[in-house]
Amino acid sequence: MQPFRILIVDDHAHAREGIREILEEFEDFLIIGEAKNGKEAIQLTEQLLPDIILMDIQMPEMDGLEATKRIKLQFPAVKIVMITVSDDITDLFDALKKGAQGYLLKNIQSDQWVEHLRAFALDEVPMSKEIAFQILKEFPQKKALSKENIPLSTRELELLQLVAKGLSNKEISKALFISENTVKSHLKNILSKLHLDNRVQLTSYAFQQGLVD
Amino acid sequence: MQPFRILIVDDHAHAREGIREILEEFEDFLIIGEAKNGKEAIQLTEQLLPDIILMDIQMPEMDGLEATKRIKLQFPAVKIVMITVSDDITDLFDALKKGAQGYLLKNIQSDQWVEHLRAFALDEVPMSKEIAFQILKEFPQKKALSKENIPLSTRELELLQLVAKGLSNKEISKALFISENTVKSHLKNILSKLHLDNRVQLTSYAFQQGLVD
DNA sequence: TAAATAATACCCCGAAAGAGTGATTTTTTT
DNA sequence: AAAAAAATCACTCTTTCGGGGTATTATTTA
Repeated sequence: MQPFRILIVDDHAHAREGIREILEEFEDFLIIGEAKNGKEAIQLTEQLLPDIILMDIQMPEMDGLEATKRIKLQFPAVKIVMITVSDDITDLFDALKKGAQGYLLKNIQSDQWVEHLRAFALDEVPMSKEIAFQILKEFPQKKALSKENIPLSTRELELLQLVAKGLSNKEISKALFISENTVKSHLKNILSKLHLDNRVQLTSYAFQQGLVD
Repeated sequence: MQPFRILIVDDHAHAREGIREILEEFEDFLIIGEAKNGKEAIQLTEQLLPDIILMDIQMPEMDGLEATKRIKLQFPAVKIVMITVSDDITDLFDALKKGAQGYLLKNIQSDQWVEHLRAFALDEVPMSKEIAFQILKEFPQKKALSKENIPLSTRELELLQLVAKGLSNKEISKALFISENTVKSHLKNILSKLHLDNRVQLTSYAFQQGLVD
């Protein structure tokens, strides 16, 4: 049996990696490409003609909804599953209106996530609003996409404060009396845990989550 | 006549530069050093024994109030003038309590700024709460320290949005269909206008000012 | 019309950031 | 006591940032 050919579309490299890690454990899923915005998604879809596109909604340049609309116009056979951490269900209806077949939340546990995706791929389950609602109901808390929801340690939160103030790694190292290498280590762990790519995204995240000021 | 020997203490390089630019035009002021936090301020005070310290209040590592307290304990003769963009006068009282002789706002025009500083240096004016209030009254709007208050252009605001999302210069250039050099040019102008040092500080600024999300 | 501002672009350069790997020590949990 | 997690540090390598310039072309304002 042929594996399902998957295209991952997400602006966060770590998020893409998280999805890849999970799906690569299963033989019936094959990741054939990654895109980090709507434009790239359209390009790669033309080139690779995937069976399924896992598409993030929030993206720079061209968001997932717009990309979904355009892709479905050109390639109606491609199945598109929106992925998002949002628990705002208005996004869901927008996505379905634009032609997305499915809707998966990043916050559900990875094994269930894959199960749903497979069922969807096999057309066993017409991924409906009802199912999406059910998922929402079962997993109200936000959980990270990967293995488990790894919270930041106190030390990491301490570091985060200084990063968001715009201090350099060297300045942070002096402020906390540790080496610059250690600062870099911590920062790498933080970015990895939160599936972010750089300190600016971390700063935005911190403000949006109310972790600073 | 000997010039007044000045130590500038501010965590923003651009702010320090702004002060330096203004004061260097006058022969009776000599900038003998710059510090970017309270700790450095104490160190440099011990080494250089300035006549006057221009001290920012908000700083990482050790803020201006704490530094003022410690410096006045060790060197009561040093005159300390707090500088701030804050129009919150509670800071003012705190500063005076901690031993600061004066209080200047970054937002007043540079010529008046220098006049006040010189008068203060010559002990002609015992910089009092009343005078500070008067300054506050005359200049209620926030204005930048340098020549004038330069607002961001629409294009610059557009760029700011993408910076705060954590996009790299290259990614921004692709998103806006301009060269990476142009992105860098814009960013340099933005940081210079706002007296900030890097894109993380710009991101924090944007959130605090409600320019994003 | 002349002057100022905005938007575009290029160069050089050193510093900083971030990815990859690996490792040790302390603390906490099981 | 053993295992897991947290905190520390090092070393290399490549890319990105940010400061220093300078310059051209529109557009807007005086």
